[in-house]
Parts: sequence; C-alpha cells; structure tokens
Amino acid sequence: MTPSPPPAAAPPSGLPLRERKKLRTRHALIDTALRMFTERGFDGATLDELCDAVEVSKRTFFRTFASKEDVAMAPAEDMWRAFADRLAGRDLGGRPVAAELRAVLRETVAAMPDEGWEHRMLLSRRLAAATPSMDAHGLHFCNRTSARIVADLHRRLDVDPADPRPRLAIDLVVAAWHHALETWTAQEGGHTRGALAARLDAAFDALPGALSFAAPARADSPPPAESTG
Amino acid sequence: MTPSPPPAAAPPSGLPLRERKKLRTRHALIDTALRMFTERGFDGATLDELCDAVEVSKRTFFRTFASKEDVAMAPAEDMWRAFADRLAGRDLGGRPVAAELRAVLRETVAAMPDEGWEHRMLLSRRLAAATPSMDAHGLHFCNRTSARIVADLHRRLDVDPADPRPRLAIDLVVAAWHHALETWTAQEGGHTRGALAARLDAAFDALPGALSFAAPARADSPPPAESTG
DNA sequence: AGGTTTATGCCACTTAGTGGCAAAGTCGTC
DNA sequence: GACGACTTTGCCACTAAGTGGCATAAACCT
Repeated sequence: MTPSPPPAAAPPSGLPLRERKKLRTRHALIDTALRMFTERGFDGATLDELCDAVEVSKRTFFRTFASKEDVAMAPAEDMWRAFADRLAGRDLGGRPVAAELRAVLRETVAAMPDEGWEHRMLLSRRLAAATPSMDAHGLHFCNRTSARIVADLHRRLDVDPADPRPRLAIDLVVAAWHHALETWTAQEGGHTRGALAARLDAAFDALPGALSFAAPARADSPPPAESTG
Repeated sequence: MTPSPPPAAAPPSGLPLRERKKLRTRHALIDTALRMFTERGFDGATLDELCDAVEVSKRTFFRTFASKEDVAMAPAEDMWRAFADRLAGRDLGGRPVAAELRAVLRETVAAMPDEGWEHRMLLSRRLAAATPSMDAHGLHFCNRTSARIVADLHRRLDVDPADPRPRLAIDLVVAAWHHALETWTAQEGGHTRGALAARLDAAFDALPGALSFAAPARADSPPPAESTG
C-alpha cells in the first residue's frame, strides 16, 4: 500500500474563510486524485468518482483545475510557479545566469511549503511516466513558465530580444532538472528533497560534458545500411 | 487567404493498393485539418467536420491518428521520426555527439520527402502556439522520441546507463531546435528549410554562451522585496 | 441584521475518444 | 477471371472529459 503523505498543511489562518475553504478543497482534490490514480491508473478513476470522494461537484472541480491532467500534475506546477516567483525576487547581477537559475531552482525545491511535497511529486511523476497526457501537460506547463521567465529576463537584464542565450539558459537548467527528476524517481527509496537537489547539481554539472563528449572512434555502429539520403 | 502548400506527393507506386490508399487518406486528413484549423481555430473545427470533408468515418480517423492533436502535429512528428531513423543509420564514431545530433537534424529537415513540409510545419507551429493541447502533444512526442534515441545511444556507444551526457546532449539539441523553430515561425516570410537550418545552427552555436553568460552587475533588479524564504 | 458579493451545485449538452461487428474492398492462388 | 481468405471501413452505441447557464447557498461588509 502506498504510504500516505503528511496531511497538507492547514491553510494560513490569516486568510478569509472563503480563501481557506478553496485551498482546502484544492488540497483534498490533489491528494485524493493522486491516491485514486495511483490505485487504479489515471484512466481508471473518473472525475465523477474523484468529485464524489471529495464531495464537491464536477463544476467546482473545473473551477479549481483546468483539466484532469492539471490536478495530477499539481505538485510539479506548484513548483514551477514557486520557481518563477522566487526568481522574480532575485538579484541576478554579475553572475552566470544559468548557474543562478539552477541555484534558485534548488532553493525552490528546498522551500516548497507543502510538507509532503516530495512524496506527492513522486506519486505524480510515477503516474506521468505511465500516462502520456499527464506527461504532455507537465512538459507544456514547464515550457510555458520558461517562456514567461525568459520574457521577464529579457526585460530585467536589458538584453536584446533576439539574443538566444536567456531562453537557452533556462532550457539547459530545465533539461538538468528533468534528468534529475527522472533518476530520482527511479532510485530505490530515499526520495528526499536533498537527494533531488543533489541530482540536479550533478546533471547541471554534466552539461558542458554533454556538449563536448565524443563517441568512441569505433563505437558499435549499426550494420552498414543502404543509403538513407 | 493561406496559400495552399503543394499537393502531397502521390504515394510511391511500388506499394500495394491498400498501403497507397492509407497514405492518401493520411495526407488528406493532415492537409484538410491544417486548413480547417487555420481557418477556424483548432477547437472551431470538429473531427466530424474534418471527416466529412475528407469523406472518411471518424472510426477511420482514429485508426490513422491517435488523437485530434496527432493530426495537427503530424509535420513535426514525421520529422522526429525521420530524425530517429536517420540517426539509427549514422556512424557516430569519434566526433562530439551533440554536434552529430545537430548535423543529423539538419540533414533530416533538408531531406523531408514531403515537398510542402516546411509550409505544413509553419501552419502547424502557428496553431500550436495558440493551442496548448497541440503544443503539449508535440512536446511529449519529441520527449518520447528523445528517450528512445537515448536508449539506442546508450547501447551503441556502450556508455554507462547512469551517464547523463547522452540524454543531456540530445536535450541541448532539442532546445536549440525549438528556439530555431520559434524564431523561424516568427520571421516575416522566407520560411524555407535553409532558413530553418541556419537558425538551428545559430542556436546550437549559442549553447556554450548560454551556459556561461552573466547578467550585468547592475542589472535592473526588481524592487527590494520582503524575504521570500 | 440585512444587503451585497462570491462560490457552489445542478443540469443539459457537446465533443473527443472507444469498442464491437457486419459489409466492403483487396489480395493471392488456381 | 473466379473464389476464398484476409484486411479495412463505416455504422452504431456508448463513455467520460469538458462547457456554460442559472438558481441557491455561503461569506462578507456595513
């Protein structure tokens, strides 16, 4: 049986009741979705069943999430949102941008306010690996967030809009992140934020090598084929 | 009015009638879909309307494509398939892998057998920019193809499966490709394969700079914010 | 306490997508 | 060319995600 993550933190008590109820509903939908999808597969649990279990209408579900994939990818989307927010408050002056982006992403993971975030992320990631529509949704959200961050960077750094480097910088960091997440998900146990951050660091550090490494001169080439031209 | 691309090439006459009819149907669905989606938006043209226009049943549509997004993203997917095929036949020995991947991608674009491919690619890309589900589908297909290519590379290069560099190498090339495609789509006119390839080269050449460039020391930082910790 | 604003649930509906099965079309052999 | 075998197609019924309208309930503010 999948161990339960810690209950989602109670919404901050400074918020009005309405806001608190919405957050509570949101968390309940995420947790129940991840549990049900894990038990039966993404397609094996319908939204009707999910809404029955949480005791909200489907109409409310769609006021909270854009789609079925949205609820299932919530841990990753929350993280990308937090990353963009943290980056917006960051002084980037004087240091390499890609390394800064990496550092901010690292801090974001460490600071995710949801106590069980890493467990939810693990469940979500495993589901996404088996569910193309989830994976696609997550990739798109990440890509969209990256594009927004780039537009912001172009403004803040007063960089020529035609300069490809800001967009490519964030793409490099995203590539490192995805590799880290993939291998972190695949490891046996020890799914901690620290472990994820360490894998991010290792992947990021491998980027220069990824650009320059050469195949062995006598690599196992495929059998000579007819001309493919 | 959107200029028509050249008609899709007639299926090779060496194939049995069945195969030829299937290819003819496939091409008709792609072209009609791109035309209708461009005229009315992706969500503005239903699959019923598309199938009526091409005179096949929806059942046949779903035997040909996995989803509505699949038909709309066909130009990109065909290209990634061709890329993976070409790469499988490539001797990679002795040269930097990332540069080889770039070169193969370049050749793939130049050699796409569909005569109007670049026009179809442009239509599809413009639609995807305005249609999240299309974009997501395309990103996922690219990601899945990359994962398959990496598994193949690990085998052919006899590289440690834990080595992150093959996966990161292809991610770098994909990042360069996406940037090239984005700016090529945005340019005014001149949407040729040569122009796309040139932009791919420029983006690829910018990758080392993307890793190392630093923000100006007194960049336009956001106003001092409260602690974001 | 009461008026205003916001959130919710109910309901009807559309569209993408699925699966079964009979009929039509193609293929290969004689 | 005829015929039996194999493959493809279209029809049909259906499901589930997703959409929009509207009355009611709940929360908020004075």
